[in-house]
This record gives sequence, C-alpha cells and structure tokens, in this order.
Amino acid sequence: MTATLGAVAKQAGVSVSTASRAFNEPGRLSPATVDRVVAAARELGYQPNHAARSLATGRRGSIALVVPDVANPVFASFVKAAQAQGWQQRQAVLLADTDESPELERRLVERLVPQVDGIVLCSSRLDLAELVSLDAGTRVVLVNREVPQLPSVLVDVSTGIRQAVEHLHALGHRRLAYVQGHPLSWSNSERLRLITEHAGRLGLALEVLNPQSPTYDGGIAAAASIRACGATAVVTYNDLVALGAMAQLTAMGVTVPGDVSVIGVDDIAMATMSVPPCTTISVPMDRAGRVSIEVMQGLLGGHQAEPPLVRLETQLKVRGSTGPA
Amino acid sequence: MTATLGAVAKQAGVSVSTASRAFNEPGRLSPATVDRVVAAARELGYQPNHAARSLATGRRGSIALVVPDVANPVFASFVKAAQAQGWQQRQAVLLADTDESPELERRLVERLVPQVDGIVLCSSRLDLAELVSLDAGTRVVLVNREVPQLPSVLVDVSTGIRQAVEHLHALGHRRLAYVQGHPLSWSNSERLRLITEHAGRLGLALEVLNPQSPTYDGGIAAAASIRACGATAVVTYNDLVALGAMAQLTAMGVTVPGDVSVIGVDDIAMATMSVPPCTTISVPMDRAGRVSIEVMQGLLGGHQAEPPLVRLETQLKVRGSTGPA
DNA sequence: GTGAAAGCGCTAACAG
DNA sequence: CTGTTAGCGCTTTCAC
Repeated sequence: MTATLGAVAKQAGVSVSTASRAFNEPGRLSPATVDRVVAAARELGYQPNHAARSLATGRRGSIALVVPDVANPVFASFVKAAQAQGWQQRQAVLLADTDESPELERRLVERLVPQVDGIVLCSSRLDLAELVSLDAGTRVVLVNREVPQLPSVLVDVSTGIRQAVEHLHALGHRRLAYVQGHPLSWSNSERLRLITEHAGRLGLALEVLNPQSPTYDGGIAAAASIRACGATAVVTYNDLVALGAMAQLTAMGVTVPGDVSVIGVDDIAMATMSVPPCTTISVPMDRAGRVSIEVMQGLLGGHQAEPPLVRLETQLKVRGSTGPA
Repeated sequence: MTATLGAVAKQAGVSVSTASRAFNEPGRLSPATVDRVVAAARELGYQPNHAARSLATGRRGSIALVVPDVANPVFASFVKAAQAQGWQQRQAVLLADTDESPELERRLVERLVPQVDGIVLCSSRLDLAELVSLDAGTRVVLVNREVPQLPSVLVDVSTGIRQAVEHLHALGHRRLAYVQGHPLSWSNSERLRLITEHAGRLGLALEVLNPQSPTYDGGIAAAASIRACGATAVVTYNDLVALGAMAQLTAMGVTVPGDVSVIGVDDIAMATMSVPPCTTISVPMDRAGRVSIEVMQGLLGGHQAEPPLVRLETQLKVRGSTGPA
C-alpha cells in the first residue's frame, strides 16, 4: 500500500483537507504550506488513490474508446492519436474492440459506461435508440456516424469522392463500379450516396458491388465481379478492398490501371506500398482521434447548448492505380 | 446517477450486505434471496460503482497495456488480442502508447501504475532497475523483454532465425546482411545474436546495417547500404523494414529475389501483399497478447513462487522474396 | 442465512 | 488561510 493523504498531512503537520487542497487548489493556500505538503508527499512517495478520488468527486478520470477493429490501420492510427490526446488531458483511455460486432459493442459499452466519464464510439453500429438512451447516462461522442442528437466528429468524404469521380471522368472513364462496405454503416451510406450523385451528374454508368467484407480478402473476392460488370474504373469502400482487388485483378491478367482504374479510401500506409501505388481519398483519422477527445473534453467541462458537429475534410491523392480509360 | 446497492437492497427488502453478497458470494445466500436481489437490481437498472468497489477491496479491475506504437500492425494485433482476453477476464484495459520513447514510457507507467492491478509492458525500454522497482508496486508482465526477476512472455525467434539463415544458405547465398532495429532493444539483440551465431556456423559472411528507424522508410533508406555492402541476402529487423528495402531495391533496379533475397520478421498482413510477397518469420503477437493477459491474471490470482516465463515459437514462412543466389 | 457497522482514501461544504 | 466533519458506494468482519 502506498502512503495516504492522511500520512502526508501528518508528516507536513497540517490537516487532510489542507493536504488535499495543496494538490487541487494550491491557490487557496499559503505558498509555504503548499511547499511543505508537496515536500512531505514526495518524501513519502505519495500517489493519490484514484478510486477514492472518484468516489468522492463522481469523476472517473478516464474515458472509453470503442472501435470496430484496432488491427485495422485506420482505427489504429485513430486510437493512437486519441490516446495521446487523452493523456495530455489527463484522462486515462480504456480501449475496447468490438471486433466489428454490434452485439459485442452493446455489451462492451454497457460495461464500460459506468466506469468512465465519457465514451467515444467509432463507427458505431448501435441502434439510434440505444445511442440516444446511452447519452442519458454518460457523455457520448460519435465518430463516423451522424446522429442529430449527439455530438459527432465526421470524416467528410464529399470533397474526396467528388474529386475521385471527376478524376475518373476526366481520364475518360464512363463505366464506374463502387465496391461497397457494410451496407448499413453510416460511412458506406455516405460514400454510396455521393458516388451516385456525382456519377449521375457526370453521366457515368454506376454499378454497386458487394464484397464479402470490407477487407483485403473481400477485395480479392470482388475482383471477379468487377471484371464481370464491365466497369473500367472502380471506387472501393476502403483501401484494403482496393488493394485486394488490385492484386487479384492483376493475378487475373487485368492490368491496373491499364484496363481498370482503382481508387480506395483511407490513405493507409499500405496504399503507397502496393504496385502500382493506390490512388486514394485521404481520411485524417489521426486528426479525428485528437478532435474526438477534444470534443469529449468540452463536453466534460462546460456543457454546450447544442451537440458539436465537427467535419473533417478529405482529399483525393492520385497515385499509380488510376490512369487512361 | 445510477441506482446504488442500497436502493437495490431496500427494493428487495434485504440489507446492503445481503445485496452485496447476492453478487459476490451467492453461494452463501438462500437461492430465493439471491433471486429477489437480482430481480430488484435489474428492475432499477443497477450498475455497480467501480470506484466504490475498488476503494473497499483494493482491487482496481483494470490493467494497463503499454506498447511502443499501436499503429504498428504487430502491436495492433497484440493489443487487439490482449484487449479481448482482458475483457473475458472482466478486466478493463487501459491503453498507453509510448510513441517509441523510453522517456514517455516512464511517465506513462508512473501515472498508470497507481490505478491498475497490473501492467503489461510490451518491448519495454526502461532500465532494468526501474523495471524491478516497478515490480515492487504492482504486478508487472514483460512482453518481448527478458529480465530474470520478472515474469515475461517472449517471442522466441531462435527457430525462425535458424530456418531463415539455413534457407538462405541452402539457396546458395554466402554473403548476408542484417538490417537491425533499435540496437538497445531486447528483440534486436536476440535477433542479432542468433543471426551471428548461425551465419558463423554455416560460414556465411555477415554485415550488420543500421536503418534510421525500424519502419518502412527506414527500409527505403537502408536499400543503398544493402546494395553497397555486396550481400546477396538480407534479413531485416522486421517486415516493415523488409518491405521498404524491397521497394527501394526494386526502384534502384535491383531485382528481388533475383539479385538479392529479403527476409523480414513479424508476418504482418502486408508481407503477403507486396510484390513479390515477403518471406518472413512468423511471430504470434496475437497469442502473445492473450498469453500476457493470462499470465497477468495468474499473478493477480495466486502468487506463484517464481516468475513465469513463456516462450512463443516462431517459424519461417517462405514466400516470393527469397530465391536463387 | 442475514444484518449492523466500520471503514477504504479522498473531497467538499461549512466553520472559523 | 486552515481545520472539522460528513459522506461517496461498496465490502467485510463480527454478531445473531
């Protein structure tokens, strides 16, 4: 057991409350006293007991981060940034990985909520009703999911998608395919909506394809249908799918970007390493991580009138996987 | 505020202590009473207050996971597995990312320790003395770092490295290079030691190269010195470096594996996606994650006499990046 | 089998 | 500026 505040107080010859104040509101104490307490504290190797403080204040000093899959580079960078930001704000970060399962997400959230000050849900698949009711219990911040009632930080792919479709159109492509992600996810709906809109505007034919999963393997599996549908250009839900599709297309003897152009979304490191490197829409997940924690902090501090809504801009990064129609 | 145990007790018509027991030692209560309490609890939506429980028991119910870089696929999969395992064991997981900085690691650990039951340090770079003194305060489990006094789970690359060197030797290579990682890290020392040993045994010339960092970019930068040193085969500290080196080598007109063979370590997903796919030593970091949490649990439960030492086997996975000398 | 009561270590009024 | 005093919600002897 580590030294308690009481021990420190005694050692410094003051009362517990004074000792407590030396750490929490040093301004209200005489500098001399503060020094004395601080000295006593380090002498005894005092470490505040977090649980006791929580019990007394009602504050937990930690927030939960819920992501679908930490092993996915996109979320990993998100988590990294969020953790760093949380640390600066003196909040510990409880990590939870839902393994892409809404069911697990529900259970995790349920157990996490009572022990944190707030929770950041990344690409949540919970029902709207659950989300809203959750908000009654804790502070909630949504990332990559738009719900009017809740604060959220969104990656706004509108610019990126527009640029992507225009880029393909400019190259002379007229038949486009979109290999979508999980149909019910907010991100996918957005992407699909935008692609449909711009394809329509520019007069491109659009085919929507379903991969088994939004992963590299999903991309491999999607290659056949890409070729089958006759599109000369394809936008995928994310880079992983794009990469898988490119690899398999190449293996099938279809050249990229000679026969078909491919564009992914996320701008993960691997997108630059493939051959050819993958054109992609750059999604600032590290910024999303930082921002989401900032928003959370805002919520924990002063309560703002309406839920903040942060949109993060995206941009097309042209690389070798797109070319002449 | 959520309902308290007191409220549940009242609702069930029992005392607080009985209510408490209904959850903690139901065996000591009449089944009927347990049912009554449980019913009352769910009726009121009771959620135990973690802080209060901690204060009373001294147990925190959470463990910290400290890794150098969550964005590194190797650690990401480690974290994912550890988190999943922790969840099953009903331990929340506090995540900390040291950003490869021993300095930050020290500060993080210091702050984390008082609020957890135990801490898992992955590829720690702390001084031996710090590590040992740390152990006095909490339960500590080391991953990828061997310290006699402490329990650790190690990835044992001996088999993998031996197979790698033998494989290269069998292909006819006689001049080998090792592009090392952080020189002071335990993993690197191990790898270097083993490569030196086997190269010597088989009569291979060995050159040790220093990349700027154990990353993809580090690999790119190392390509020049690889060619310069005249080696026909190279083993790198990890896959990221291998991939970077392969890409740059190719860009420089050196063919892989025609002119030089490359072998990495980690078996990250990307290793299969490169062109050619990268031969690598498979390191089971997901198992390491699970096992480390199990070891931690063992420590938290019964205190064993001597610190457990778990070694995880590795194996060479031959792919396209190695070939004729 | 169940209840009463004493804290766990800290904070936050409320006095002085 | 500093001390006194209640708790925060739960676990845990110790009785009955």
